Amino acid sequence: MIDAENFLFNNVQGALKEIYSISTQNIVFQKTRKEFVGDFTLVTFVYTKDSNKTPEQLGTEIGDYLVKSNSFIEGYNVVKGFLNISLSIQFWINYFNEIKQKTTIGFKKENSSGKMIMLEYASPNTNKPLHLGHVRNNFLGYSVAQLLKANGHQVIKTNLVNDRGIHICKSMLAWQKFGNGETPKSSGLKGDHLVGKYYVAFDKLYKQQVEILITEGHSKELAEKKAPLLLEAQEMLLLWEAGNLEVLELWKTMNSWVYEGFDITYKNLGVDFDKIYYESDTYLFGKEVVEQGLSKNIFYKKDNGSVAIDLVAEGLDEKIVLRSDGTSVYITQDLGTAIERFKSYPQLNQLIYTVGNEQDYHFKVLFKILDRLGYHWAKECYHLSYGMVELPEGKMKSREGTVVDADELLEEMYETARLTTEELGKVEGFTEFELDNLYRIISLGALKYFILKVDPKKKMMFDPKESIDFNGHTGPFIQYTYTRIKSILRKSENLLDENFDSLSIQSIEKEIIRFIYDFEAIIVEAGKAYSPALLANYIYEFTKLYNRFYHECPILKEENSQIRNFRLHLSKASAQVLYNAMSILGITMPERM
RNA sequence: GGUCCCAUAGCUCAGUUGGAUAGAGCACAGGUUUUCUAAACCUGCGGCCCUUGGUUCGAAUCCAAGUGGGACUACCA
Repeated sequence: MIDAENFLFNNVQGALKEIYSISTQNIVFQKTRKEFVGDFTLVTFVYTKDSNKTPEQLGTEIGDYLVKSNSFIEGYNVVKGFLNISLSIQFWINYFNEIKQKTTIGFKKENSSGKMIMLEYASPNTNKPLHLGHVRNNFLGYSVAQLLKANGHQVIKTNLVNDRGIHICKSMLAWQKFGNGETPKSSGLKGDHLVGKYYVAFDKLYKQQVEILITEGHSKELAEKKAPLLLEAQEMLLLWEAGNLEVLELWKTMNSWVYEGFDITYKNLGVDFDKIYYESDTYLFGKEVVEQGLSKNIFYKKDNGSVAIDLVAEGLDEKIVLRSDGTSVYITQDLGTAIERFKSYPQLNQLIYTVGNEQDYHFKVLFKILDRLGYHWAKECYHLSYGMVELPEGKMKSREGTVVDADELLEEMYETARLTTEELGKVEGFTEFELDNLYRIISLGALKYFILKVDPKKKMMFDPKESIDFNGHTGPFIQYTYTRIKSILRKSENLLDENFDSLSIQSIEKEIIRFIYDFEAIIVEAGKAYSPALLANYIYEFTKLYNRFYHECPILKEENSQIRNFRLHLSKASAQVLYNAMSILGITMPERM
């Protein structure tokens, strides 16, 4: 594979040695900015001290040397401390000849890195339907998994379902009290929504009870703890833990409703998992770990019987790992599950948790404790932390009903895609089935791109009223560009597989080849940063560039057959890049739209 | 109180080991179709990169302090 940076590195290294007797590995190229002529830029300020030359002199002398030393280096120009180097058209054409038929462009070979990574995402509670926050989590998790696969890693996607605990007992209790035996079938409600309805019902009554207690003179804190409904829910949780059959039966039934609902939502979101863990199976994990840590004096017992670890030296606080009654806290089971995972997958190299940044502290503590316990893989645990999705009114709050429901959102997006498509009227001859498929692809593409183009680490704003645009910096824009290429390819005859030597091409065509060349490096970079956003922004720039080409240069209408064939190949390769890149974002491409 | 994150155009966002005159989309004003899909292309408008200091050839980017916003700091999950 042709590697321009490596090629230039060797040449510049030679130049520095020969002209100035400087031996250095510190040679970095950046892409020449588009307002200047050139392909790669070397910053020469770096070498002024060792050479006693001005940046301009350095630029000129190195440039001269390079042009003489290798025919692929065609020219250069110097602007202040910047040496802009142009490679010959032939260099780029050689590259293009090599990759133009590759369908796997940008991707490393499957499992070629030898690295196995477990990536956890989604991990919902089972007491309510998914909302926009989960949507970001799911898109991000799925996309990062794709990204890691593209980098040659083996990825196991997991989902740790929070199927037990006080939250689901709340829904169960409310259903017992007010449900009258309602089921998804009897009500026509999607299972997760039905269960969520009773979670809301619980909260409503609970708040009323708290209010009453407060007017009776109790403090707010006490009232929140002593409301009868909450006490009942806690009792139910104890019954669950004791294995009470009736409670377990209800628990199983209501969870099964939720799973039926979630499965539909996951399918509509286009995400999936290789392995699903249930908290009811794992929540007791970690207790022996605490015993071990206690015997090694990593943990200590407090006067009241609880077990803790002191992390003050690391800038963290004391953390309880076992309650005084001997029961686990959340982090106890997290310790247990992490250890269990590395046990059951001995080849595992890395464990990634896709969880919102409100839990930054939790994961710092978790990884630190694993490290203290002596697990060498603790440093391979990574918290893929992402920012909250905010609405114009502020943060979403489940219990206050200020959430954007995932299913409703998808439906609205679908509707918008349908209306927009009908308005444009380009879908004659589509079957009902094809139309439905198209609306899904476009609406989901719009939503995924909208969310994934933002740096995961940053919080993002989502305004449901200004429903997502299909123009400009959007998923459909990229999909549209793809369909235009496919349309041309359909109309063209079979592509002649020829190599393009010494063909004279336009500068925009060379720019496109250059962008394709960058694709592989972007995947590596985005993978290292766990950031689909880097890729999303690359695709957008690439798409804009291709659209300019499409507008400026005739393809099918080009009369010179060799140029026509070249442009067809260039378009085909561009489509492949768009397709591959979007597939990493989890976005499907339509053939027509 | 302590810890962490964020602040770039009217709005939403890029700007990645410090590099050239800080970029897009939306919105707004205008233009492009007898030519491969106008969900496109082109032009214009729009900036104290929160403030102040520091580091150096060079800072939106690194450091410090301040201001404003957010999160975390449970024997919750």
